[in-house]
Parts: sequence; C-alpha cells; structure tokens
Amino acid sequence: MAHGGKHPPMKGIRQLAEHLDISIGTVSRALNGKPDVNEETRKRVLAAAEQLGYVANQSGRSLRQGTTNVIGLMIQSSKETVENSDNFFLTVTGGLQSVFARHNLDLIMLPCPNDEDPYEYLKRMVARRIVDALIISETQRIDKRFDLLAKAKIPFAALGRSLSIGQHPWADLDFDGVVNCAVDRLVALGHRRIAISAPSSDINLGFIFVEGYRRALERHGIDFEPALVIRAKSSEQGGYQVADELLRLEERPTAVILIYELMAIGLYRRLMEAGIIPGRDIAVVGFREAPRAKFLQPPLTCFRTSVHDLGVELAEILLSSMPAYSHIYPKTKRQMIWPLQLVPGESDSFHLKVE
Amino acid sequence: MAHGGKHPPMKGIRQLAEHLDISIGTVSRALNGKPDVNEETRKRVLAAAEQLGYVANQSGRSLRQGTTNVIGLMIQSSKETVENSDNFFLTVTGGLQSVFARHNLDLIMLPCPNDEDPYEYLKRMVARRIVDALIISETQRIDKRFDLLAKAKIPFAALGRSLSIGQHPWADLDFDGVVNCAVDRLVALGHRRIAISAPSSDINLGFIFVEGYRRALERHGIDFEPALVIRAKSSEQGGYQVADELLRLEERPTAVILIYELMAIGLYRRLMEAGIIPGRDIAVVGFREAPRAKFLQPPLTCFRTSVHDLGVELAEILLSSMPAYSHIYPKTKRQMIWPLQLVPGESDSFHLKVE
DNA sequence: CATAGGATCGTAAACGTTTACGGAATGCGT
DNA sequence: ACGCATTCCGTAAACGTTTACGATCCTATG
Repeated sequence: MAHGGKHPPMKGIRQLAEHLDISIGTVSRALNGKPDVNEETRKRVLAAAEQLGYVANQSGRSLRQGTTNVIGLMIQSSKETVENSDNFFLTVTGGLQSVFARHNLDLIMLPCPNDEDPYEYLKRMVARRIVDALIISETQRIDKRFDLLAKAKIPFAALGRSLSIGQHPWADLDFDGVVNCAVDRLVALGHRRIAISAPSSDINLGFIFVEGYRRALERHGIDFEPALVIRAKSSEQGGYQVADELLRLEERPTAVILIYELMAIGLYRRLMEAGIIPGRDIAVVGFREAPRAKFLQPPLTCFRTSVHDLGVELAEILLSSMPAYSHIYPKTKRQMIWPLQLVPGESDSFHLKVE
Repeated sequence: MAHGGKHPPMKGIRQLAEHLDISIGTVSRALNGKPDVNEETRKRVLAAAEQLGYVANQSGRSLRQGTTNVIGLMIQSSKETVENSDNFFLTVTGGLQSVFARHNLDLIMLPCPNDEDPYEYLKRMVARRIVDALIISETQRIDKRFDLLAKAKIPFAALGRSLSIGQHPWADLDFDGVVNCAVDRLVALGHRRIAISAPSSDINLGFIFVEGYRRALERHGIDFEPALVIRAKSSEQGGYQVADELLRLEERPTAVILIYELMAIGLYRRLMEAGIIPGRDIAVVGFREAPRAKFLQPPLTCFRTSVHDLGVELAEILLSSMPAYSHIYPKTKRQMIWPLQLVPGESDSFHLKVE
C-alpha cells in the first residue's frame, strides 16, 4: 500500500519525468518494458510511478499507438435475454478475463439498448474505436454484424454460430450433441413420440436445435412430426406454454426436450395442474444445467458444462486472430464446438414403460 | 442506408475537411453544433460525414477535451453474484441507458474479475480515465471505493447503501419497507415466531435487512430471537440450507421471510422432503418478484418493483452530480429509496391458524 | 465614406503518450 | 591513439481532435 497522498496531483508522464529528473521518453520506455533503458533507472521509474500513483492516460496512449487494450463484449439487454439467461454472460466473462488479464487487456461489456438496432449500435462502437477487438453474442441466423466487422477490419469472434459467419472465428455450445444425446437416451428408454421446444428459427439456435432433433429421429427411424416442435420463449412462461401445447395434442407425446432449463419450472407447474407427474407420466430432459435444476422435484435430467472454460476458449480464439497476439495463440482452432455432459436426474426415468 | 462503400477509407476529420474543401476547424464546429458556422455549410458537413461514415475518433476527442462521454457501471462477477442475481444488472442497465442516451452518453459495464480486488480494479479503471463517471454496485458495509472515487474527483453514484457513503449520491431498494411489510402481514395472519434469512452482515444488505426485521418485531412486541436469523447464500442452495436450519430448531417457526426469491426453490424442496407444505404448514414470503415466483407451487408471496425505473432514477441522480449536466437535473434528490409493492401469492395464506 | 460589428471561417496550439532517430558516453580491440 | 560497437538517454514528431484567437468579408449605421 505505497501509493501517494501527500504528493502533488499527478498530471501525466511529464510530471513524473520532472520528478525523476529523467527525460519523458526514457520514462515511457521504462514503464513499457522497452529495451533501451538501464535496468536501474527502470527500477527507479517503476518505483516512483507506483508511489505517485501514476497510470498512463488511456486516451493519449490510444491516440498515439492506435490501440486501446480494451476488448468489448457486446450483449443485448432485450427482454428475452433478461428473462432467459441466468447470468450466462457474466460467467463467460470470467473465463474471458482470465485469459485477457495475462496480456493487460481489459474487458468491457457493451450492452446494446433494447430500443436501438444492434447493427447501428455496433457500428457506432466500432467507429468510436473504443475497443481493439470485439466479441459478439446472441448471433442471428442472418447477422449483418459480421459484414460490418469484417469491413471495419476489426478483430472479432462470435459467441454463437450464424449462417453469415463464413470463416470467421467463433465458439458455441454443442447443441447438436445435446439434442442427439437426449434423443438417444429417450429412445433407449422406449420413447417414440418425443416433443421438443425451441425458440424461433430466426435465432440460429432455434434452427440448429430442431435440425439436430430431426436428424436424430431419422437415425432411429422415427418420423419427424412438425406438430411436436413447439416454439416458445426460453423462460418459465415459455415452459408453461409448452406444457399447454402438449396437453392440447390429440396424441400426447411421452417425452419432451426443453431447450432451456428454466422452462422446466413453468412446465412442471402446468403439468402438475393437469395431474401429470413429470418423471412418471412424461419424461423431461432439459438443456444446460443450472443450480436450480437439482432442486426441482423431480430433479431435472440436463446437460452440464463449464461456461467459464468456454469463455477461456473463446478468448484464445479471439486472440489468435489478433495480429499482436497471433504468435502466442497459434491459429489452430478458429472455430470450436463446446461439449456438454449428461447429468441424469429423475425427470426422465419413469417406471411406466411406453406401450 | 447512405453510408459509404466506394469511397476512400475515412482516416479522420482531416480527410473529411479536404473532401469538402473546408478547414478542419469548421468541420469540427459543424459536427459538434457549435455556433460559429453557417447553417448551410453545416448541412453539407453533416451530409458528407453521414455519407462517408465518419465518426470522430474517441481517443483524439477525449485527449483534447478530457472527457469520454462514457459512463461505467462496475459490477462483480463473483460466484455469489452469478448464482444469485437474475439479470438484475441488465435490467438496471436498461433504465440507465434510457436516460444516458438522451445526452449521447454510452454506458459500458466494467466487470471486476473475481480474482482481483474490487478496490484495485476500480483504481485502475479510474486512473486510465476510460469513463467520465461511475456507478458502483454491490456496496460493502465498509467500502473503501467511496474514498477512492471522492479523492479522484470523479462523479459517481452507488447502487446500494453503505456506511462509508456519507453525502454521496445513491439509490437502493427499500429493504426496510419490505421487511416491515412482510412482518406486519405475517403478524396479522397470527404469526409470532417468524424466521428470516439474510446474507452475511458484512454485506450492507445483510445488516439492513435484519435491523429492519428486529425493529418490526419490536413494534409488535415480539422478542428478537437470534436463532431465527439464518445466514445463507442467496441461491437455491441457500434456500435449501435455510429450510434445513428451520427443521433443526426445537420449536419450529411458523413463518419465514426469504431475502431472495430464488431461495424459495431450494426451500420448497427441502420442506417437501420433510413433508411440510409451504402455504399450509408454514408461511413463506419472498423478496423481489421474479418471473418464476408465480410458477412455484404454491405461488410465492413476494414484492414487486420496476428495476428498470430504478435505473432511470439512478441515472438522473448521477447526472445531477456531474457539472456538465447538473443544470438539467437539479440536485433535489441525491439519495433515494426505491419502493416495492406486495404481490400476494398463496405461500403465506394457509388455513391453519397459529394456536 | 468610414467604420463598427456581426457572421463565418482558417490557423495553430494543445491534450498525453509512444517511438524513430540521433547523440553521448563507454568499452574493447587494434 | 584510434575506430567501432554497444548501451543508454534526450529530442521531437506524430496520433486526431477541439478551441482560442485572429482574419476576412459583409452589412448597417453614423
């Protein structure tokens, strides 16, 4: 705890240089670890900087070297996102930062206001050059932002796939693997009529999830029934709606796959209201483990992964595409699908065997 | 959609000026709405800027005028926060932005890595002068950050109270009102032994909540029993623990107040395991309404508020303390307690009357 | 007509930093 | 003693913008 208090206010590197009676250039070199400086004077400079609490002004530095040492993570605080994600982004952020910190890169989150077009918002942020690189999330199936970023020649990576992504770097959860595993498991338990919930197919996730589902059924020789695909929001409310739809079907499915774990709360509720017990009368598999999954009754069968580590991977993918860091993170993996593991609960292991 | 494509890459205001054959100073004045410029040339400049996609470089501007037009919201991605808050901050962010947008202020989120001391992190951010003003959240009961910000003379406001806050601006939820209302209601229903859950009293919230609880009991002539204060994490797991503790008590309380709605999930679960039905055998009141509260069985009695509007208030409080905006937002309210309303569920309206 | 003054614009300095360049001092070999 | 390489440091230019100041032109007023 050796920073100042009784010292004159630190105005900039100039005062620091005067205080040390060294030229301003040498001070800068000393602070930045440049070679042309005596090891002893470097020590003096660093000590003085620490003592006077000097930190380089970011604007000056950025202006000169055209770099900000800041990475932006763009998120959208849409109503959907707010209701739906259980701090997914905060967890990813932790992983990202653990990598960025090693290079003195700071991560900031850029929340796009929900009354502003994400494309326009991003354009503004890019133009202001407040960040060196960007991570965009909540990718749409067709997402103009990729073109924008490519044209602006600003390094970026995406959290989530998109049709527009081309050869650009991204990382995403293995939705395909999840739905495959879920279907396999349910089929092994004797199910043939398996419903699935998914968001609108505009969202890339909605498309991928259902496609995986279709192929998985095909693999088992089960016909794909469009009526069993239920589009709903990824929230408790959405889960309630899904159950509603299920109950409306003339021939009720014996199993349902939820794309978001929170939905189980609403789904359970609606099923209970109808006297249907999850895990006994109908099998439920949820996607993505959350703390509350194991507190549901019956505990939800779902899929676990380390979102933090996904952030680590994504950070490395991004850095590997930044000229200044690409020598550290070789460009081997530029696109990655992040695996999840099944966590068996009791929501799908019911005693009633189908027919 | 009139921005460039076939134009030469926009390097800066200088190119724009050459393209228009106007001096660089005039262009700047035109863009910034300064008075000394002919209305017609201003139009020309604005049109050309739009067409060529010119946006002022933030570093240059910041360096010159010592202002960034960016407001920072510091959050902490601690494990506790991640498990606990259901996108509370994203919602607040929406309210903040709706105000900031009116003044061309951008909001960025500064997530403090969980392996870094929040104080040091903040110090770094302040020194780098990446933001004009700051909002800090998750205030501790004793929080050195207030001194830091005051000394740095950077405008700030706090989301959450603190002992260290002095006359600084803040906004906070009305925890006191909530616990008062909850106790009143439970007492009116005939309860005398009311338990309460709260986080550690290091967290300011933990202290305030329990103090309000103590005073409310006093008002009703009920003795304060330390054993009925259960410290637990604000998560499903925490709720489970609370129920555990309740069951361990020799004389079981007839009601319990939860400080966080999510805890109800774990609490319900543990109670059910013990054959105790919430709403019939024990009354439960939760704090802060969340989408899932109404999907619990029985629906949770809890407290509702517009977190978005809280953000609006907080933004205005902050701006009123910034010299550049204090003429717009008069300094009437610098500290504000945000009210909540009771949303009756069925978790406390049980038929069994106490003795 | 002379001039005051307003309207509009150009010029150049400043913001704080990094870095290319050159200079001084030193060490070493001949 | 001389040349040369090495080590260290100071000087100054550059990054893109804003803005104080002064210059110019025009109009109105005496």
